[in-house]
Amino acid sequence: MPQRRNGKLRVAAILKAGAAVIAEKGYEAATMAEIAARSSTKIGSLYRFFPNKEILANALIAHYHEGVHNAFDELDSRIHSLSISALADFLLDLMVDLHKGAGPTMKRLLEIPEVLSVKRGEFSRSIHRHIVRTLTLRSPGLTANKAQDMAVVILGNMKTMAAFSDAADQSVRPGAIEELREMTRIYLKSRLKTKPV
Amino acid sequence: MPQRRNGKLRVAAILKAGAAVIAEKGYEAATMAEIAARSSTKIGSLYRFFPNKEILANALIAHYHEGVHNAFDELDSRIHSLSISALADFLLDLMVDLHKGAGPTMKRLLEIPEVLSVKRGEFSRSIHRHIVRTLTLRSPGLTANKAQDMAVVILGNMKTMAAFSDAADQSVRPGAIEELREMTRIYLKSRLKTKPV
Amino acid sequence: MPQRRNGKLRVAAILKAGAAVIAEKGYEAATMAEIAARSSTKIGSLYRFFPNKEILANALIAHYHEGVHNAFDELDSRIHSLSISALADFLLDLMVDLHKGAGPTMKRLLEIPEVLSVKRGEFSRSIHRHIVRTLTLRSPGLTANKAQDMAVVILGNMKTMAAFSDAADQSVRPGAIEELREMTRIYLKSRLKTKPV
Amino acid sequence: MPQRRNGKLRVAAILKAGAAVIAEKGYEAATMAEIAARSSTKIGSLYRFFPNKEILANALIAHYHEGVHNAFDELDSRIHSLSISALADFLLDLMVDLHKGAGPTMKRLLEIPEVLSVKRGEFSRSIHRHIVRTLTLRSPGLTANKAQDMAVVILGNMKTMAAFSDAADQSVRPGAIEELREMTRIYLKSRLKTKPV
DNA sequence: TATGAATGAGAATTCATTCAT
DNA sequence: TATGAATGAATTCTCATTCAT
Repeated sequence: MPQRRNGKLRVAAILKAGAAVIAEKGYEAATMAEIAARSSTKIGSLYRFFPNKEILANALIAHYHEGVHNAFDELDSRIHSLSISALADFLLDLMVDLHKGAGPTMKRLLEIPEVLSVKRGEFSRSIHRHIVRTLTLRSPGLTANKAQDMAVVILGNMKTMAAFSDAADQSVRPGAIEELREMTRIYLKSRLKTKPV
Repeated sequence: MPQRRNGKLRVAAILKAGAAVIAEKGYEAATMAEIAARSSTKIGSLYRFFPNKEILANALIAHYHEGVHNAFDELDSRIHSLSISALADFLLDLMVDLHKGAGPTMKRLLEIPEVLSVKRGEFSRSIHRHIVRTLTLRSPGLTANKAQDMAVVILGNMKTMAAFSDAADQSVRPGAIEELREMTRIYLKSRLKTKPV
Repeated sequence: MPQRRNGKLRVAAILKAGAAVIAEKGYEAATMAEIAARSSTKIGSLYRFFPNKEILANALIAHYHEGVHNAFDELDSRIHSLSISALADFLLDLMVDLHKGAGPTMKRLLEIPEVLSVKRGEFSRSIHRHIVRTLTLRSPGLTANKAQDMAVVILGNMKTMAAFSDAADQSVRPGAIEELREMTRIYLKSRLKTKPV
Repeated sequence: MPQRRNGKLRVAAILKAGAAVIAEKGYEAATMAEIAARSSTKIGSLYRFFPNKEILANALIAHYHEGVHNAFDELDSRIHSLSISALADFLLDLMVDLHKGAGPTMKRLLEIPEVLSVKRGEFSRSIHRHIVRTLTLRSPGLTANKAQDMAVVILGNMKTMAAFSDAADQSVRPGAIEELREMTRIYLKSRLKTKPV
């Protein structure tokens, strides 16, 4: 909505602050006042750009959504040149990369009871669809059902990886991350027989 | 704390209502007033037994904690008679069973920002420790580090399974659950060579 | 009201605990529950002896009242053998002694807005009457009005001394206490010409 | 904090109402709701300017603090032209004047258990420091210790005078006030020999 | 009689959102 | 347009007091 350079910077600052506050306290506990303060925005102005808290959350989700989209597009463009192991790694790393920029914000956002907003559930579904497409691209022989089911499991692994990336959870040692990668590789290998040409 | 029959019934009712409300709305959005109403308890009485919301949450966690303890004790007592596949299934089922009794309450509880209460983090750590013990019992040859890392991954799978059990998430079809089981079996087999006699 | 030894001990314990809690937190902030706990009394029993908080406060006041009565009775019996300085000292010490047993409880009790209980104001008035009587005994020539006014001032000094006795207020060095004594002596000397025979 | 005229008026009204309510009922018994009502402020607005009850109390204290500061500055500027009697009167009147504007609010405020807020103790200490400075200005020959001790006693008298000013305490007749003045004069004369030139 | 439990009116405080200047 | 102020429903938590067993 903002058209001048100033407005765009403001929106970016608000989004960043919103992500930070929600990451720290969760959606419920995050207050519009704090988001305003952290982005050096006056509360009145914040509401000019984001008429309510949910719209702000949705904007955040859309923002990550876009990042995920782009990452999958890139993945799909290179799908035939990747080994299965590399594919597994790419998927898990995608989540880690997302977290580097987003912190645990997305995770918090995904925790909000579905009731609050249909939009949120769509995020998981969207990633799921992407995985299905990627798997099918890679192994055209997969049945639709099989691809769906596998995608659910892979999405689960991606979320687990995301959880590992939480700085707060320092109990997770590098070895565990490697084990998760390895499990995903083994799993994919057992399911995707066809090799890229 | 309750000493008379009446008080014990009350506490049980509160715990049950608390689990239900938190499951539905999440910890933050759950209100003490609603928990009181659903357990036909006056707000003052609720606070007599649970001086604040966090203590109630902790009591709930402790409650599940106990269930987990018992389940693992049973598992360990039968560990040498189980195949690796059966072990994998047991672990994932454990989470599903827990959810049958607990609903998604525990998941919601685990979503609360760590900062709010050390207790919560302990829950995950406790399950982790149990898995490590179980793995080591089953394959005494495992190094401590390896067992730790594996346990983290298995815990991740258990949480994923728990997420699947959420009634809300109806997108998860039986096939996906079976895939998750299978991935866990494959993974464990690749790691635990030794077979039970 | 208690007739058996047990009951008397209980009442004494409650009174002691009540004095302590009120001293620490003030009348408003003192809770019956804490008073019960500190005196190892069950809340139900506490209310058996003291049907409400105000009655407990009044009992405390009456208790100190009695101490003051006795102290003045002793003072009056020796009034003719005391120098003016000794009289001044006796009055101020009386307050300190009271504080040794009572801590700042009485002070807190006297702080309660008059509205809450007429009883409280009576305490000050009672001491005031005692001082008037003592002064008149010592100097029969004093007019009633003069004695009344002087007593008010002396009572003020006694209260100041009581404030000094508060352990919390450690900023009050011995020198200040001596100054207060001296001021009171000088004042009394300037007012009570007649010497005891 | 208020920046617009409207906000400043509001804050002033809140402070006034707060002083009145606290004066009437004491700090503990004063409710934010009543303060809001009396200042025709909605509770949310009250909390916008004073995030909690203690901050409001502190603001009140700071307000009186300032009045005391100014009064002492004026006193000190005239110190060499005042007789000892006039000095004594000035100090006691200062308290009465303060009470005219403040009602017994300050007294109530000073009654709050020290623990609740360090700020409160500072008020007494600040007046004490002022008195020390004034005494030393008047009689440069006083040792630091002597001045400190005398100031404590004078502060006690000032507080007593403040107590007399309480409308509630109607038992205090004019004669008593005069006695208190006289005692203070006699005391100061006995301590401050040097006369102003 | 002793005592654990029940009660519920209030109190403090929060926050998303709207408005007036 | 920018922003400080207003709003008020909702929430957590407290406590004196009463009862039932």
